[in-house]
Amino acid sequence: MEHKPETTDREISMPVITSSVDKIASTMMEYLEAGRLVPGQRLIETELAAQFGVGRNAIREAMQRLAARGVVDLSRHRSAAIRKLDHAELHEVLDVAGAMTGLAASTAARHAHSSPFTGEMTSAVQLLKEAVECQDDELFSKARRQFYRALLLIGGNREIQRLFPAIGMHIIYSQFRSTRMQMIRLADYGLIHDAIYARDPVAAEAISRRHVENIRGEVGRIYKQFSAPSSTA
Amino acid sequence: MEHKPETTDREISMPVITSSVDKIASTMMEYLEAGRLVPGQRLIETELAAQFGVGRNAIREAMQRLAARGVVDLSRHRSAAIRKLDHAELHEVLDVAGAMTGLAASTAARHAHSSPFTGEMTSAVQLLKEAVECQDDELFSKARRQFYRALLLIGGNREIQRLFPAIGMHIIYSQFRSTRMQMIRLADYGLIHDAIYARDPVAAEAISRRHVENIRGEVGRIYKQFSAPSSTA
DNA sequence: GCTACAAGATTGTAGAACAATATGAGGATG
DNA sequence: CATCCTCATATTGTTCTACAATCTTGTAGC
Repeated sequence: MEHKPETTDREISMPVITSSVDKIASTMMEYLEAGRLVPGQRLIETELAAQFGVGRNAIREAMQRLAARGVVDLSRHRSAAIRKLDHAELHEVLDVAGAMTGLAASTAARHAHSSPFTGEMTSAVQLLKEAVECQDDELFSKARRQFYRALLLIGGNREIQRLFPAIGMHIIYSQFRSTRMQMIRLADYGLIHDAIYARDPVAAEAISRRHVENIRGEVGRIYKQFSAPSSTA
Repeated sequence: MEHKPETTDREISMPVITSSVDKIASTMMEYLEAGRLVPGQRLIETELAAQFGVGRNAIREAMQRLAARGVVDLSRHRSAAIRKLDHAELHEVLDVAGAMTGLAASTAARHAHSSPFTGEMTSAVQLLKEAVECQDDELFSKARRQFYRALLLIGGNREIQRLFPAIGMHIIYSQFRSTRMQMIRLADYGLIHDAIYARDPVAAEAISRRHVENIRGEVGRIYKQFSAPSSTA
């Protein structure tokens, strides 16, 4: 409990030097989250290079990274494209997300007693609540990210930290946004938070898996609305 | 139900055109498996470029991919290095492997009834047995890869197919080889195979998780042998 | 409307060039 | 002898150019 000014990378001026590839990749992720990139959209290397003011090299390296994160699809001699999930793949991603989120939560519950990041999760839940009250979508997104960051940090498992962001949830997040979804998250994250604070790995895992199923239900509902009458072979 | 001649990519002569990056990445994976690359080893871009007869570009893209697969570590202005797992991270990887292998196996069990790839798994188990009898390590590796390929194909979950190879097991495989390990695999893979054929997802998951724990036990045993007397803080 | 072909756009790849940074060798100092 | 500092060197970070390979699209002809 030292009184450092919160080393949580909370807006340090600008001493953080990042490579071009880092900047490109994270900016693209932001664009996706902001809806500025949509699934299926093609990404022309020269365009991006000009846009970011970097060489085509850097763009190509960034694409490799984004592909690993499940954000873009690469195929030879074709432009990279923002990944698009068909109905089946949507559920496949959610299957993986259920297992991994469950693992992350149970791991966090087992390590909550000795982690300096539990406060981070509490404040994330608090922010989430405020965001819903103020209907501030951007704040909500930020709080959601903070929640997951805290979840992974508390667990401390570096392999989960590495692989969790590679699950194709980014695409789902970007494609299915609704008030109901926010309400589901608000409620579920609160429960997950409590289970972790209670240091109950079994409950934490169960609630996390149920949360993903709740998301699945809501996604399915939205999906039907949009592609209901057309014959979905 | 057409009678195509098994599109299972079973050794088509060589019409498969792959990009430089593909070739580099898969060759590096082979080198790792063969012990020609060892954890901690540094990889100089210009050297590799000369070795592979390609530009530095291609090497850098390949490194990004290998980093995503958990095979190399990248850090700014330092050579890429084959990933090295400390004791804690070893267990962290195994935790993830347990969950994901369990998911993969239960998924496969649920889809075994309609998959054209079940024979692939049976033959992998058969090959495994032969490899142990003949003490042919290379054949064993090949059979192991075939087993996992079949496991993922039967399940059909593309997200698992994408993420499973990104788990840091490659490093563990390369670092801990023993006859006991092979015996564990031979026995466990047989059981997993049977559970999948019995279309029993629960059993398949349980056995898969137990298998990973068996690996953990054996790895721990080997680990101790090598770093027993030194004070492992 | 459809096919075939040609033109254009885009990616795949190598290489040169230089800046930024890490590494290690050697020397100075205590 | 140990430690710290400095500097030369190796290596990566990055952009640019160039051209081949391939996909895509538009157009002409049927």
